[in-house]
Amino acid sequence: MARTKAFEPEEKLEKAKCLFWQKGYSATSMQDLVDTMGLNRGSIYDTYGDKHSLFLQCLRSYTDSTFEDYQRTVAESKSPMKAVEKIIRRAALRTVAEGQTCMGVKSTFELASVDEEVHAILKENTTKMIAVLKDLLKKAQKAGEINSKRDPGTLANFIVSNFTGFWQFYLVYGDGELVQQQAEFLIKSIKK
Amino acid sequence: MARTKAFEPEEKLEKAKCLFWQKGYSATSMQDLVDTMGLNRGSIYDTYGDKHSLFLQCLRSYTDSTFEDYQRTVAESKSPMKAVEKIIRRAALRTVAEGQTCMGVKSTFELASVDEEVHAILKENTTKMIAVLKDLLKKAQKAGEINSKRDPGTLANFIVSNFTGFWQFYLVYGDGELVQQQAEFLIKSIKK
DNA sequence: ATTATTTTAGAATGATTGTTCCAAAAATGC
DNA sequence: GCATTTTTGGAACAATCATTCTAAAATAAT
Repeated sequence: MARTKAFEPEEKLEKAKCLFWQKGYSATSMQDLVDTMGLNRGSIYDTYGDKHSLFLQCLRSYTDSTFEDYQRTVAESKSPMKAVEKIIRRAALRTVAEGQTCMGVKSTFELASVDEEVHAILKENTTKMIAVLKDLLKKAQKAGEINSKRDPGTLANFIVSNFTGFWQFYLVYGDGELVQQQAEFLIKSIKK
Repeated sequence: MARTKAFEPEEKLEKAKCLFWQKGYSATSMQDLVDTMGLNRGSIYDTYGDKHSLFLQCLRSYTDSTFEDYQRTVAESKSPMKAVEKIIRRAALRTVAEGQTCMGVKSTFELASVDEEVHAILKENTTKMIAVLKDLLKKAQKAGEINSKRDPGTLANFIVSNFTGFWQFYLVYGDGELVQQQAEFLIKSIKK
C-alpha cells in the first residue's frame, strides 16, 4: 500500500483561510499559499484543487464556524433578547479581538458582484444569520422583552446591516471602543 | 512649439475610475486600463504616474464628487432634518441607480488595512461625512425636529455606518427596494 | 527486501503582471 | 517648410502569476 497523508488537511486549510482573510482573494498568490501553508504546490492542488476552489473551501469554513459561534451564543443565553444582545456584542468584539474585519463582508465587497459561487455562499450565510435573529426577535416580542410594533424581519436586517458598519468603522478608525459604543447604541435602538 | 495633449486628462481619469470601481484595485490590470481608457501605456504613465498613483487620483475624484453631491443635497433642503433624510435616501438611491456599491466602502474593505495612502483618503472622507451629519443633527435638535437626548455624534456615526450596510445588502440581495426600505427604517430610528 | 503508491521539492510552463523604452507620427510656432 | 516637442503604438523587460510535470524520497503492505 501507499503512504498516508503527512499533513492534516483541515489544519492546513485553516492557514490558507487566515491568509485569504488577511490579504483578500486577488492579492493572495499561490506562492504565498505555498509559503504559509507549509505545503508544496502539488499537494495543494491534489488536496484542494485550484486557487479558486481552495478559496471557496476557506470561505465556507469561515462562514460555517462563525455561524456556529453565534448559535453557541444563543444557546448560552437566558432569554431571546439577551441572545440578540450577546450576538451584537459578539459581532463587535470579534473584530477587536481578531484585529480584523469579518472575512465574509470583506469577500462580499471584493467578489460578490463578479463571482457567483462566492456570492451564493455569502447570500446563504447572510440569510441564515437574519433568520436566526428574526426568530429571536419574534420570541422577544412574544415574551414582552421588546416593543411588538416593529417588524422582526426588518429589525433583523437592520442588525446584520449594522454589523457591516462596525467593521467598516474598525477599518477606518481602528478604534475598538468606538465599535463597542456603536454596538450599545444599536442595542438601545432595538429595545425602543 | 510642441503639440498639445490630444485627450482630456479628467475625462480619461473618469474612465479609469469606473474600471477600478467595478473590478477593484488588485483585479484591475494595466492592460485593462489601457483598453478602457483608450490611451497607450506611455501616455498613462506620463500623465498619471504608476498604477497606484492613478488609483489614488481615481479614489480622490470619487470621494470628492460624492461629498459634493451630498453637500448639494444639503443646500437644497428646507430644514436640517429634511437634509439628513435626503442624504440617507440619496445614499440608498445611489447604489440602486448606479447598480454598484460605493467605491469608497469597496476600497475600504479591499485596501484600508494594507495601504496607508488609501486609508488616509477614506478616513478623511468618512470623517468629513460624519461632521456634516453631526452638524445637521445638532441643528435639528435645536430646531426641535428630533429628540435632543441622543448624542449627535453617535447618531452621525450610526447613519454613516448604516450606509455601509445598505451597500452590503445590495451586493448580497441585489434588491433596490429592500435597500430603500432599510433607509426608511433608519430615518424612523433617528427620529424617535 | 520488494513492490506499490503518494508525498515531496522544485523545475518548467506559458500567460500575465507593472513598467520602461524606442522609433515614428503628429502637431505646434516660427 | 522647418524645428521642436509630445503623443502614440507597440516592442521589450524582468518579475510574477496559476498551473502542470517530473523525478526522487518516503511510507505502507506484502
